[in-house]
Amino acid sequence: MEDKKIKNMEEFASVSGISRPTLSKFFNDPASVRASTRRRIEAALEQYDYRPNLYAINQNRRLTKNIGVVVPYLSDPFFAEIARTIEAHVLETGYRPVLLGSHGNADQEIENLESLRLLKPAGVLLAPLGRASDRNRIAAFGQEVPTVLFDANIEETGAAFVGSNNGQSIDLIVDYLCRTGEPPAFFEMKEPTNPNAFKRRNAYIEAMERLSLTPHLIQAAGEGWEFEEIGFREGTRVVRDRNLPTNTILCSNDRLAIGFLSAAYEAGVRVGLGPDCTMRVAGHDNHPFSRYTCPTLTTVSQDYEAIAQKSAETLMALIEAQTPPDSRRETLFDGRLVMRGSA
Amino acid sequence: MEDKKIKNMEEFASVSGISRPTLSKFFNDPASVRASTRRRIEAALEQYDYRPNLYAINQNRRLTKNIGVVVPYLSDPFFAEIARTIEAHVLETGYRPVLLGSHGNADQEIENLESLRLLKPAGVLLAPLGRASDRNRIAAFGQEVPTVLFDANIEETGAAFVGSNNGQSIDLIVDYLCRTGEPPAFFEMKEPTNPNAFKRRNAYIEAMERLSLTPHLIQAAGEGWEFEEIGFREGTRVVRDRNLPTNTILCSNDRLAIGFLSAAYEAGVRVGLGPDCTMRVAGHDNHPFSRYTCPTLTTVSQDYEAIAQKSAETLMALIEAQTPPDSRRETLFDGRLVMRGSA
DNA sequence: ATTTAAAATTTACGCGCGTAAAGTCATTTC
DNA sequence: GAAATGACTTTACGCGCGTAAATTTTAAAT
Repeated sequence: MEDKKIKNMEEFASVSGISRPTLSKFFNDPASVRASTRRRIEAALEQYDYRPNLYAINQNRRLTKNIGVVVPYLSDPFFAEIARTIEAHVLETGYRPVLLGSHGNADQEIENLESLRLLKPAGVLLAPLGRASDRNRIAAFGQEVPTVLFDANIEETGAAFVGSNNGQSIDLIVDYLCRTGEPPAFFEMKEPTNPNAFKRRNAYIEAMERLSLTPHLIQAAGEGWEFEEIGFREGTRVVRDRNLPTNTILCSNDRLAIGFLSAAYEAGVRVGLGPDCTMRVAGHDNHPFSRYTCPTLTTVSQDYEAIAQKSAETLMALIEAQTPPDSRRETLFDGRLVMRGSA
Repeated sequence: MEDKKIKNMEEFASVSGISRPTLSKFFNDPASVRASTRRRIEAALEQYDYRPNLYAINQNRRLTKNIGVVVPYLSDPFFAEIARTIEAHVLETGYRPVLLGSHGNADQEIENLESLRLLKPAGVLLAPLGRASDRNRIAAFGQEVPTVLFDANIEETGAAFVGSNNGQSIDLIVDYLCRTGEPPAFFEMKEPTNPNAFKRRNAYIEAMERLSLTPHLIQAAGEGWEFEEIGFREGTRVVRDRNLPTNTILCSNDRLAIGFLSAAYEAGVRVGLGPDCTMRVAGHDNHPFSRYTCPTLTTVSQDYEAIAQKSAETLMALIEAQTPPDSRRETLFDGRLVMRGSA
């Protein structure tokens, strides 16, 4: 087909016999022109290789069809997975997702937002780093660009938040663990980078107290995003010392649990439900790799799909409304218990 | 500082007392103006909040400062890691990386290239899917845009290729395994998606024959990119049937090995070097999670850093030369043996 | 066949910046 | 101090498309 290259819309107008303003309308929304002319244009598009110049288009629009998607760490399969799902939902709505990772770095996070601002995006879906984030600058960005936060909440920032109901999910797993064995100790980082970690800690304590049990926190030192390494290090210590009031460990997230399980294995401690097992370990998130740990990891699944869909949906509504929302809305999705071999 | 918003370069010219063409030169290359005027501009930039409009800039350039980076699967920590490293190198050279994942899908891969073409990138770094890739269209793209392939090679396509020396790395691990125990069988997918898999298979066969040993292939059925799942499924079968001529398994890549190890654990087969172990397993790639398998995975590390740096470097040279290279160059980096607990 | 509303065309301007040409100014060289 | 070189300013055009206004065509409704 593709007979010859067309340089610009003017040229395409002359070869297709359609006026340029009509073509412009067509490319902005094919449904906005009469069905018969639409067919004529589409026929011409099959003959000639033409696509409108992206930069010329966006220069004249106040807002583009770009949607920024920022996650704290692209190498983390959890975020990679959720980014991928969000990407698909954004594409469905006819927008162009621009995916950026913050590499666990607050400066990079701000740079990503700055870089997005130049793209004049219609909106941004942002999963903030959490504690390390420059909250003021993120809030300022949220004032200028329609922004929906997901995964990690920052109060009063952005137009909405979509995430997991950590209270419910921790309740769920604590109840399960208590029902089926000894009550769990809670294994976490001493200074978590992520606000969800704080919520989970508090939810654990409340859940235990509700059951008239004494909460027990195991707090690992360590900075950064090498959670497996931290879980491994602290897990090795815990297993060696053997001074726990319980044989059951609930990890604040699956990546810590993966490291912990590795440590237990190395130390020769059998984890799981079998008769020769001396310890139970559970996680949180249903990390893509939690199916392949040894033993397979019992955990609470976050509803990736729902979070992705709702975030995208909320942002779209925000964009189409063209007006800041009356009030900031927070949506939380319940977790689902995933019973596997480790607890 | 940031007194007031400046609308465009014209306005910034009047408030800063510098002519617009000079400003234009400055923003394209700060070193291209006299040091004294450069200081004046930079001083003005601290007072006024102005950044050139990205779209207007790129509309008038034949090529932009964008560098496309395409990987087959962003959720795979291996590619996430290498993408991240490449991204950093691209940024260093003053270009803007645009990261796209193909989701294991050939159509998506082509769409990514199409989408990049609209961005008028200065060059593209592409890790193709492999067997599934539409080789013709990728080759055609390589004719139009300076393109360097990495990780997976496609003959005659793109201006250069940078990857791992699978021959050397498989030799290395086969030698090691033979030196320290029974010679390995090779565990792989029957119809690999990735050309490296074929190279590794052949390298294994050659290495075995060189040692006057009989190669033994275990080929798992299965499509797609769920390598752990395939490794788990086939691993379960292998362990159950117990009709192997050897107790040592060399997996074509770490993700298969991760699934295999999980299967062995579930089946109660001890893997490793200890006296109670009945099997050895090795992998290839030094996948970020191979440190946390049970037992930890002995593998061959690909030189991520070297591949990333060399790819970026090669592309930059290509871009600056502004002329298609005299001949296509292939660069292969040696692997490094990583001895851990599994073999 | 006539009216009418919707859609397409013609014409024209603007977006913000790259860039070329000619002229002016500052800095270096002898 | 004059000449020469380089840096800057002024002026002006073009990039490809969005979009507004006025006009004409088309298709549907009476």
